[in-house]
Parts: sequence; structure tokens; C-alpha cells
Amino acid sequence: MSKTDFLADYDPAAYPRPALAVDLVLLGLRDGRPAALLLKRTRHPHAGRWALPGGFVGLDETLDAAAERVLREKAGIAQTYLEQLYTFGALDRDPRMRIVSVAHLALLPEQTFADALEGQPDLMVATLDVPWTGETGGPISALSRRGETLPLAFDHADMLALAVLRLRGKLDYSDVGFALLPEQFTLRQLQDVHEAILATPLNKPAFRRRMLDRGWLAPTGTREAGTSFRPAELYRFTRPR
Amino acid sequence: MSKTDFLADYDPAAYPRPALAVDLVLLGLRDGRPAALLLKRTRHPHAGRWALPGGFVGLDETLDAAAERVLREKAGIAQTYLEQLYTFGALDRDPRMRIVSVAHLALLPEQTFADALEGQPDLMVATLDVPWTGETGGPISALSRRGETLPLAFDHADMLALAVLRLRGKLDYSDVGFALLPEQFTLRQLQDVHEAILATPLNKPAFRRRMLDRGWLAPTGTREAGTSFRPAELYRFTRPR
DNA sequence: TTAATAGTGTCTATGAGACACTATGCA
DNA sequence: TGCATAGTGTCTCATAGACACTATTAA
Repeated sequence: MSKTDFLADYDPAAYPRPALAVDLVLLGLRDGRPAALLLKRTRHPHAGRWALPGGFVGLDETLDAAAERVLREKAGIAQTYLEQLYTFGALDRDPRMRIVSVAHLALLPEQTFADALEGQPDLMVATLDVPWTGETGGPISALSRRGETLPLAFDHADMLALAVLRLRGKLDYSDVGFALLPEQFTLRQLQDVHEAILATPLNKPAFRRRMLDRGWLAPTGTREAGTSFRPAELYRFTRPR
Repeated sequence: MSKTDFLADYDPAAYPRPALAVDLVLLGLRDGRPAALLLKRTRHPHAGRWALPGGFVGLDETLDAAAERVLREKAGIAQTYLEQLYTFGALDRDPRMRIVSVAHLALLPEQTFADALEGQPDLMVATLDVPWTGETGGPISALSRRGETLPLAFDHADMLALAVLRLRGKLDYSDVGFALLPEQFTLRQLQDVHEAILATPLNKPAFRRRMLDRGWLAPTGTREAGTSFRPAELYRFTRPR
């Protein structure tokens, strides 16, 4: 061990540190496709490009708390599903200075997504086009409502891709899917969520069997309203065990 | 947005930052069980407890580079499978100061594991007992060779548990299992690795079928030596496509 | 020749996809 | 009464577990 390393080991307070930030992928569904909320950068660097909402981590703040603060301050969202994704630490990810960023995934039900968009005029919806290839950083595209490709700032394209891929991976065996639904929902809505995330059609009887056999769904006894045909049963998610 | 937030947003260099570290779970197999390499702490805090090898992240160092440096300096290992696990940011995880740590998982084949243990006298083997319950921080036990429970420093028990659970989750559908084997290995050795990580016996014909059908295994044409019975075919891992 | 494990053939159980069917509420 | 979707019965197919069997090498 060199003398420098020893000193750094002994008194790291004496050495300069990277800055630490959190960035949030605010993910929802829009027209049957995954979509994220982005902010347009007005200043250097990457002015004019689109970025994930983020912020620096305070000395007296956990990572979760920092993520929740960003969620509150930049999107006006009080509470939702939040999960740590991955920590990005490339040397040149921000040209101003060394910033390490802990990417998080927030899942927004349709209403929360719409409310945030309505309440914060700076936010923009980007539809995400995530191909099936690639493990961590496939060539994701963020599209505006008009279908234009939005240029993304920093390494935020990687974060967006990772968010969707992580969600895909967990969807089958975990309960994350319910975080994108309102409290009461039909089996068709649940299937729509899965199909949107997986970007593939699913078999109806098999899907229903799997979900019902899992024991996470409690029928509410009520039915959806406002259809011009047979209304479907409404279910509620009940935590396993 | 408050004035303070605005300033922090604009000039984070002016505000104190958490220190940033990496910690490494050096995982191998020992007598058919997962095992990790630990260092005994000699100083405050947690003196006398056992800790994962770790170090601070330099300003000019990526997270991967910091992890590789720790691997080299503290375990004498030049190269092995390395993966980021999770970032731990609780406020009180280190009583000296605020330290956020990016936990990593390093997988060591038996020989590398033994070499590190031999070359670095400070390192201790701990057999890991990871129950099947719990998603992130089950009640893991680290046991010395004599079967005594080793007291762990900081939140390192959580990191150890997470490492094994992550590995369990990925073992089936990814190629991580091969990182714990030498370049040439028998199907029995591969099955032993899977059984040790999953902590459950597996069906031999089914396991062989699955592995061979996957197309990741190339027979070398040679056979293992030194057995007193029929020697098994040696295989090599060939990256898919 | 025997011991001990490598390696395989085949039956069964399980779960998913396919597809057609019945059920039901509203216009 | 008919439409459109909810919801189901059942066949087939793919895959994993069980179990017994054959193959092969060294001592």
C-alpha cells in the first residue's frame, strides 16, 4: 500500500471527494407504452437536452430521502413506489465536475403521472422505445408526443434503459406491476400493464390463471363502471401472506 | 424551491459532501458452501469485528476502478468477475462521518480464493449461512472454520446477504455460475456450484439437459484426471453467440 | 471383477399457449 | 336482441423431476 493510499485510508476527510447525486426515472404508462417525465435543461452543460429530475445528496440525508425530496420538489409527488437502480460513476459523466449519481426508479400510476404533468409545466412526457436487445444500455429512444426523438442529457439514456429492463426482469416474479395501477383494477388492466412493460402480447387465460393462482388478488365484489358492454370485476392487490 | 435548494443546485461544490467508498464481497465456495473473505478491524469503530475489504473512491477513479484497486491491494487479486450490487447510504452506517458505500460482488474461483487467503494473512474465511427467507437483508451468519459466529462490522451483514441473494437470483438465467469455476470443469462441478449457491440439491438429468441445451458448454475432448473411477468429460464455457 | 461415479432413456407432473366456447351487461 | 368484452374448459406442447438403467474407468 502506498503512502498516499494509507493516508486516504486513515483520513479521507483530507482528500477531495466526488459529489453525490440522485437521478430519478419517473416511469408511467401512456397509450400502452412506457413513458417517463423529463426536464429540459436550460443551462450548460447539455443545454436544450432532456434530463431526468435529480439533485445532490445532502450530508444529513439518506439516498432514499434525497430521492423522495427530488420526487416532491421536481414532480410534486408525495408518495409512490421508489427503488434504487444502479450507481453511475464514469469520470466524464458531467463536464463541470466529478459527480457520482445513484439512479432510482419511481413507478407512477396513471393518475399520479397525469397529475405531475399537469402540476409541473416544466415536465415533458417522453414515450420510451426499448428494444429487447442489450442488458444494461440498449439503444433506447425517448420520443415526444409528436414522435420526435428527444436528445437526452448526460448518461440519462442508460438510466432510462436500465429502468425499463429492470422492471421487465422483476415483473413476472414480484409485485411491482401493481405500483402502476390504481388501488382497484380489472384483470384486463393488469394484463395491459404487463404487455406494455414487456412489449409483447400475452395469452389471456394463462395470464389470468397465473395471477389468480398467485393469491395476490382479492376481488372487491364491485365492477368497473362506464363501459358499454359487460363490466369486469374489480380486484385489489393484497400483499402475499 | 427554497433559496438553499437553489444554491445547492447551482453550486454544490460549496456544500459539504458525503464521503464515497466501495466495499467488496469476495465470494467463493468452501466445502460446498458459499464463503467470503473478511478482514478483522483493529481500530475504532467496530474494533475486533469483521469487515469487508473496502476503500474510498478517488476523485479520478471510477467505481469499477476503485473496486479493482481494493481487490488488488487488499486481496492481491488481479482480475475476476466484478459486479456492482447496491449503494448503502444510511446516515449512521459509520459513526466517524457520513460515508456512502457502493457494495460490489467479486466471484472467486476456488484457486483464486485459496491464493488470496494464502497470500494475504490478514484475510479470514467466513462460511455464509443464508436462509431462504428475506429479500435483501435476511439474518445471515458468518461462521469461522470452527463454526463460531463472527461479529460483522457496519452494515456488512446486509451486504453479504444481498450478495448471496443476488447471485441466487441470477444463477439460473445468466452465466455468473461459471465465474466460480476454473476454465475447464465437469458438469458435476457446475452442478455443485449451483447447489452450493442455491442451498438445495438439484436433479442430475434435468440439470445436465438444461445446461447442455443452453449451448454455453463446449466439450474439450479431455477428461478429468486423478479419479479412482470413471473420469468425467471436461467442458469449457463459451459465451453465447 | 468390482467399486464408484459418469451419463442416458423414459415416464410423469406441471404449467403455459392456443383456441373455442359460454356468460353477461348495456344500448 | 345483438354487440362487445368478460371469463372459462380443454387440448396440446414444452420443460422439469423422478427413477432406473447402462457405460466406463481405475484399482
